[in-house]
Amino acid sequence: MPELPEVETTVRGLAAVLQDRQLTRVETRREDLRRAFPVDLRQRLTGARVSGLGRRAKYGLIHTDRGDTMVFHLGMSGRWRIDPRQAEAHDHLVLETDDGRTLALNDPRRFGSVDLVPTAEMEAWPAFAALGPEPFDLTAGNLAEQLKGRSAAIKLLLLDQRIVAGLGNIYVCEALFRAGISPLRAGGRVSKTRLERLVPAICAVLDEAIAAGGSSLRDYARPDGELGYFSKAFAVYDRAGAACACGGTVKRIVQGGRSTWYCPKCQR
DNA sequence: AGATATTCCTGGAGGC
DNA sequence: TGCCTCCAGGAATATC
Repeated sequence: MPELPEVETTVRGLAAVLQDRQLTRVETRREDLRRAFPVDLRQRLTGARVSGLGRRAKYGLIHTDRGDTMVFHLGMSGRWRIDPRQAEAHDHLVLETDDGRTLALNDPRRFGSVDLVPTAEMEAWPAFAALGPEPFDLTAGNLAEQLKGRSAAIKLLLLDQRIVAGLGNIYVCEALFRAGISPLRAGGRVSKTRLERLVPAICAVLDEAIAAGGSSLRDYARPDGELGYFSKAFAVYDRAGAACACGGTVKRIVQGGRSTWYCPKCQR
């Protein structure tokens, strides 16, 4: 499922094809994903040149020389296919470049989104204005401030994009494991010492996942079709019953209706 | 206000 | 083998 490392991997793959290229053809195979595409999406993108790419939280950014940024979210099953041999079911948006490359945004579950935002006003765009800091900009002090007085479980708070932006279920589970923090602990009751372990643990797990090309679960593949292999490095995610290095056993619980995996022995 | 539940959607897995 | 149910998950929305 695309979280920050998968989006980062995707954007890097797209940049290799799109940077400085003109979009010569923009085809929409339907008019919406999670919500409607901008009505003038094709008109505003066709003929535009890609001036840069980027990422904010789990959103991918494609900037154009017309002052627009195409903001895409991969939801849970979205991926970009580069130079597909043939059209596939769920290819919802297809871009062609002036040097003959093709990109298809494929998203079976259609939880993703595509928006066009004026680049200059991007920070004020509602979905972005509400986001917390990027994990790499997070400090233990800032996190402590956000968590102060909160009684909700730390696991759920780390999934809240307003507190820190870009984490999903996989990397929250893995980061809490690395920091030795119980996912059940109330956010406001995680000690400063542990927060000072948690922030580097988050960054490390994300860095390692990006270096590995993301995690390949059922839905995720890199734009070039290669599979990320970080999933082989999971310590706890989807590993109920596995032995932990501490001698404990990985346990699966449900929090906020979603699975959490952790080691009750070494995560406190 | 803060916490929790529900909704969107498809495909894969597992049970029988 | 086929049919059924369950489950995965991001983020907006609704409901306590």
